[in-house]
This record gives sequence, structure tokens and C-alpha cells, in this order.
Amino acid sequence: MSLPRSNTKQRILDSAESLFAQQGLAATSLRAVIAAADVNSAAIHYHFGSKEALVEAVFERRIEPVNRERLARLQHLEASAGDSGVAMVELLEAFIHPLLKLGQELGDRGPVVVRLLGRLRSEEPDSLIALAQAHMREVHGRFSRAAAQSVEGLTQEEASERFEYVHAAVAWILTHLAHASEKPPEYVELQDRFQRMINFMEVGLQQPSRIRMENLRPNDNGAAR
Amino acid sequence: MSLPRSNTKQRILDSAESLFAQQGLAATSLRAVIAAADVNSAAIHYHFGSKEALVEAVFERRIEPVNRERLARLQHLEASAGDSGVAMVELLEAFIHPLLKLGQELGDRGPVVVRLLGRLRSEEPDSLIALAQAHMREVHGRFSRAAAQSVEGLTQEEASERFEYVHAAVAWILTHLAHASEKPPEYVELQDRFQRMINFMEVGLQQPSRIRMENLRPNDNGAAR
DNA sequence: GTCTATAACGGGATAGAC
DNA sequence: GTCTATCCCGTTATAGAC
Repeated sequence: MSLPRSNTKQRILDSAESLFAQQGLAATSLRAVIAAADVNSAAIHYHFGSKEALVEAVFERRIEPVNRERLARLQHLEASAGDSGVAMVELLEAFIHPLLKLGQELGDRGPVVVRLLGRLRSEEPDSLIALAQAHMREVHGRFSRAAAQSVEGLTQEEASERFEYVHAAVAWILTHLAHASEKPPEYVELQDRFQRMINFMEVGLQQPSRIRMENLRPNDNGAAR
Repeated sequence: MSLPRSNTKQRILDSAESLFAQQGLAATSLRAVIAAADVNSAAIHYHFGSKEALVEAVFERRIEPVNRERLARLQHLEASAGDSGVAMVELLEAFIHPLLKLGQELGDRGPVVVRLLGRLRSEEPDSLIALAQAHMREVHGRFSRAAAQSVEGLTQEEASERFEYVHAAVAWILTHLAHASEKPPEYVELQDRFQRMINFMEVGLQQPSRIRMENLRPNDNGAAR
């Protein structure tokens, strides 16, 4: 049994990924990962050094390709768009489609990975928050800026806020996927949900920023317009 | 020191509330709560029985009054609205305003409590998910139904989905409040953010459900309407 | 109802042989 | 690179005196 199984690292990553996706990070012990991966009890520390480092590796493996594709798509859109900016629907699709594509490519592991990525947001260890920000900063900034440019009168700050909500909605869909469809290659449900979400978010994103003059709105029951 | 301090339970709840809000649930040990509340090390188990039960008590104390007021406001709106249903902005305000009001009433503890409530969503212990669903089911259902009734051609299912996104956005704002404004009575920032969020969500919520005929959309660049 | 003391367990991490 | 064995810590929870 002393043969060096050179795929040990992969197996640890795969098992950790599944467990993190299903149970969350805090609830998953390294012992559980070790058992699931069927590797030696010291293997994780040998290959990764600590639980936190393992978490980073698990997320990085999946999120980086997705973000690269997001940026590539965005760049493509911006190149072929006029001065009026990128169409909002296409912007949203450029953000979301790479997730779906990844899920489909991975076959069985698709739902697991997709669920994992949903946890990158709003998970409690402070280290994860920092990790998420580090990974998403560029994508978030570029997409927010593109949104602001394509809508007349929308500030970049407000576009950024709105994209946070889009992102939160995406994460919600991803993490709550398991309840609905657990069958791997069946992505129609997920696709439909994203489609409806895009339809929903799109119109809100098109709104210009309002000048700060709320609070003096009395009871405008549809009269003023 | 053996005098029965009858406020022990309150102090435990207050300390637990603060720590849960700041650090999250998994990251907060009962020892930390005990130290912060300056109570005996067995007090929590005596008064609550387990960590899970404490968590439930902490959340229940805050969410229940908020939800009662949400429902009361909704009922009031529905009573004074015609057959066309409740105005969407008012619906959103009825959902959100009780949170702001609670935060203001609590003074110093306002930001803490508000942050805590943000954690009711998307927190990892499975037990919390169940708790959140139990507490939010009625509110979520009533508000979704009201939204569906006030928009021509919006199904209840889709209204429910959309309200999930609204809810996710609210939670995002609440949990990420601490970074911005930590000064207790200053709720202008939070109020503004909610205002902008409402402006954003409102128009999306007004959209009718689309008939399921996506996928055969070629490149409708604004032609068909 | 409050206290001290401790049980009982599971967690992450390491040392050192092979 | 892999194994066994173990350390050391913090955690929840409880027992039993007061």
C-alpha cells in the first residue's frame, strides 16, 4: 500500500469539494474529507498545509476558469458594441452562462461544483469573505462599469450595488439547486430559473440613478409621472 | 455572589446576539458567550439546554416582532387597496420598513440586531435553514401572493421566486451594514440603500411572467415587442 | 438558580518511521 | 510521498455541591 498514488491531491480536492458543497465549510471536518477521499490522515496537511489552504485550493480550481471566461465574453461584447454600450441582457448572460457551461461540462460533478460556487458568497469564515472578494473584484468591477456605461444616467456606484444583488440572486439559485434537480445532465430547470432571473433583473438595471430627493415623496399613488 | 440575578437569561441573549451578529454562528463558541455575558459556565445549558436552542431563542426574539408588523402592514395595505391589488412600492416598503424601525428603536443595539437578522438567511447550519424557513414561510407566502395579485399576468410561483431575490438583497444589505455605518442612530445610509434597492427591484417585479417560449429566441435585438 | 469541576468528545496539526 | 501514532487544544455538555 506504499505505492505513491499520484492522484491523491485530486482525490482530496474532489472529496473536499463535494463535502463543502453539501454541508458547508465549518461543518466539514478534515477527517471527513480524509475518509471520503480514502487517503492517509496526514495527506491533507502534507499537500495543502492547513484547512484554510485546502479551502482556497478547492474554490480557486473552479472559480478561476469561470471568471476568465466571464471576462473574455465581456471583452468580446464590448469590442463588438457601439458607443451606446453593451446590451444589458447580454451582459447578464455573459456573467451567468459560464457557470452553466461549467456545470454541463462536468457531468456528474456539475451540480456539486455549481453548488460549491454558490457558497463562495455569504459564507461565514472571514477568510472566505476575503477570498471571495479577491476572486470577484475584477469581474465585479468590469461588469459594473459596463452596466453603468450602457445605461444613460446610471452611476458606477449604483451599478455596482445592483450587481451585488444580481450576484446574490445567482448565489441563491446555485446553493438552492440541490433541492430541485439532482439529476446531473438535466440543466433545463436551472437554465429556466436563470432565464427568469435575467428577465427580472434586466429592467431594474436599465433604470437611471435617481437624484437624491426621496423622503419628500408624499403619497404619490400613481398620479405624478 | 449566589444571589439569583434574574436577568441572566437576558444577558445571555444579548451577548449571544452580538457575537452571532459579528462573527457568525459557527465561529461563536458558548464559552465566548459566557465570557461576554459574564455569567456562570453552566448558565446557558441551564436556561436553554443546547447551543442550537440558544440560537433559536436569539433569532426568534427579534424576527417575530418584525414579521408580525410586516403582516399587519400588508393586511392594512390590502384592506385599503382596490381590486387591482397593492402598489408594488408599498409592498416592498411594508416588507422593509419594520426592519428599519426596529433598528432605530433599539438605539445602540440596532446595528447589531439588524446584522443578526441578515444572517438568518444563507447561514450554513442546516438547523438554521429550517428555522429561517419556519419563520419566513408565512411572510414570504403572503407577500408573494400579494405581488402576484397586483401584477397582471404574474404567476404566484414567479412572484415567489422574485421575492427570494428581494429577500437575498435585503439580507446582503443587512449583513454588510457594519462596514459602512457603525454609528447607531445614523440610519440615513441604510435607508438610502434600501430606497435605491426598492427602486431597482420594483420595476422587475412589475413585469408579467413570460410564456415559456425561450430557447427559440434567435437574436431579438429589440424588434419584436 | 447559581456555582465549581470535569467529563467526553472531536477538531486540526505534527513527528518520525518507511 | 505515504504511513502510523499521537499531541494538544477547544468544544459542548453534565454532575453534584451549595
